[in-house]
Amino acid sequence: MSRTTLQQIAISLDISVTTVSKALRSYPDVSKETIARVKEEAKRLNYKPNAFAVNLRTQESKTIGLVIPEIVHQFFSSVVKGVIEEAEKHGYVVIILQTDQKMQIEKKRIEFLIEKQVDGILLALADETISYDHLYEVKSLDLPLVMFDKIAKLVECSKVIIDDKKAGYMATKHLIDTGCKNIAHFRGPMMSQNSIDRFLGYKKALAEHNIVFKESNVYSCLKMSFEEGQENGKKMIEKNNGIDGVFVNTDLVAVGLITQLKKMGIKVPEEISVIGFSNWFLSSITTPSLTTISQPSFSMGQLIFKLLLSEIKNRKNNIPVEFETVIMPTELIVRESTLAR
Amino acid sequence: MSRTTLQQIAISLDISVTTVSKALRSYPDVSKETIARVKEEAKRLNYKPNAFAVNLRTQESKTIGLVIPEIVHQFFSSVVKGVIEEAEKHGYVVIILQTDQKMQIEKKRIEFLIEKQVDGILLALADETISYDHLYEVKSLDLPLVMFDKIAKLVECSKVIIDDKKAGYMATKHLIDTGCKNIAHFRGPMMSQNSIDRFLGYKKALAEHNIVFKESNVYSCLKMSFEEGQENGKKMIEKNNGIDGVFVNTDLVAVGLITQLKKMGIKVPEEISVIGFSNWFLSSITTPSLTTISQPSFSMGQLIFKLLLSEIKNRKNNIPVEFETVIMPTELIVRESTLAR
DNA sequence: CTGAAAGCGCTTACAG
DNA sequence: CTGAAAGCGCTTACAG
Repeated sequence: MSRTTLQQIAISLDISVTTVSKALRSYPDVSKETIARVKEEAKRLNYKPNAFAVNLRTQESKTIGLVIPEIVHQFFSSVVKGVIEEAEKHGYVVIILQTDQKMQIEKKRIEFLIEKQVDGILLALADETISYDHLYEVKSLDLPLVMFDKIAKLVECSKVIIDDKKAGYMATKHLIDTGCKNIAHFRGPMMSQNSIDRFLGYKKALAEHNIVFKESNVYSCLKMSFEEGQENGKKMIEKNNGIDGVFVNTDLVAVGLITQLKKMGIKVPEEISVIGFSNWFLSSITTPSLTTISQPSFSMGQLIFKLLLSEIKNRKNNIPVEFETVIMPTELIVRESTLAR
Repeated sequence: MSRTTLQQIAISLDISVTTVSKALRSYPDVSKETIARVKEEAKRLNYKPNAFAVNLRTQESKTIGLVIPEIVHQFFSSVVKGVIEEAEKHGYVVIILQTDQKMQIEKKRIEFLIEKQVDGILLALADETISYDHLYEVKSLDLPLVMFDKIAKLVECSKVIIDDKKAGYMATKHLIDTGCKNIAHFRGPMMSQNSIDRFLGYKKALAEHNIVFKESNVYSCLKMSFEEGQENGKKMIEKNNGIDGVFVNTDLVAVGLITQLKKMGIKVPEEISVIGFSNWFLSSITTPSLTTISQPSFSMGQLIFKLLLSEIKNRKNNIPVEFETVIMPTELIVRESTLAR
């Protein structure tokens, strides 16, 4: 059973392919009667336009690319969901590709999307990406690009991010406000801009409250794993330097830390308060539940698609494109792991 | 800057488009010298084939559709990862669509993929799907289809599943083997075949060990949420009928149950053993960590793509297609929430 | 209001 | 070994 074509409808109705094509899209210069006849026949023959032919003719694919470091991660899978849902509404298809945080793979993925002739690209940079040639290529092809979460400040395009520094500040300030005097920070990888900014927020909050920053109170979590939370928690306690609050770069590590503290007989939040980051689902179901900073993900997915779509449309209509940078709000979610003392 | 076409290369080298086309794909009937010249020129001009034209000509899209109930779910996002990685290796693109467990949405998504002319479809059925017209349409179009996780037994196609009944049996038997005498079951939705099969496995294990099945020991979790684990746990304890082990349909609910039991002062596993299902990431980091049944997800994603690809290729080469049903292994993961008594 | 013709960029059967 | 021609299925500028 092969697909119905415009030609078949034309023959069956004894009119031209041109008229059929126009009638199906309700062109005003086709008579109402013809439109009705054509549509009926199309329905009867279960006509579906050949997408390839349409693409070739219109030079549009109605497809966009979404490049992320890793899909099996609640933040990204939720962004993906937001993008897909929004794209569906507008008849767009989304190609999802992963980079595993590697620059070389990111370059390959971008090349691939260019070859596939997507109408635009959504990108969260890999941590290890340090040169932007592939992004300049995208720009030189006049291909709309929107970056999110991990962005390259130097590349001119629309961007959607959160203010990590402010959020890190907010988290640390919450510890200070609830009476912590000696606050540690479990930070993420050195290369990650998000980690750097959260760390800067931490330092800023300390400085503003006249608490001396000590390098020895900062612990690095390169993989941001549960185990690193445990290991660094152990190290921290063994130093025995009176920590009473910890701001952790991400929830998973925070849960590892709490597990370790419980194991060592230290009470959370009575002896040590812990605040995480991201508001992963798991943070609401641990014991104690985790105070954290929530960051938008689903709505970020929706927003980046909308920005990309408007850029696609503007370009098509030769309206000058203006790039914008949107900073989405983060929120303090107070749960059981921090306590006013 | 517009894209280079075959024609441009042909003009620049003063040979025909035909030869350029063949040379780029190293046809044996083109001279080595010409091949070299053409490839060099193509590189110099940064030639990339126009995917639409190729699609239109070859009637292949090198694109497949993947339809799942919900992406923000560890099992499915991990399947997605497996599919994408495998597809990338073979130059295929994956369109991911969600159904939210609704039959009507599933039908729409399948229609959409047919219109987009994907080369094949991977599908995990929505729980609420009860008629299969849309799948018969796929088959009538000779479009390769592979179902996984949630399948329709009546539809003829390749299938990849786990043996939920056997796995439910295994879980329950583990409780029996470790000394539980009075075992409850928290089951999933009535409509879900997976839930039904796990429940049947539970009953079978009881029967085989001469333990009387009691309807009153079965609790339904329609949404399979953390909260339902808590609520049903409360009900169960209030009944006060000496339950000493619970097989829970999925890990998240099991964690809810354990949280509730702890809250009520009941020790897990000393007083009540709990076993979950799926081996979600969170089950390894709770306190106590959760004994569970692991099911393949990443490797399931790889496998379903491979099956689909071989079907696509066989059809193309007119090799008769043989459907197969693969049952992937599940495994008992013993952790702290169950205990030999 | 209708339709003939050109063309999007490629691949392939065929002729030489 | 090379190339002219047809054609995949559509859309659009143009003529009538």
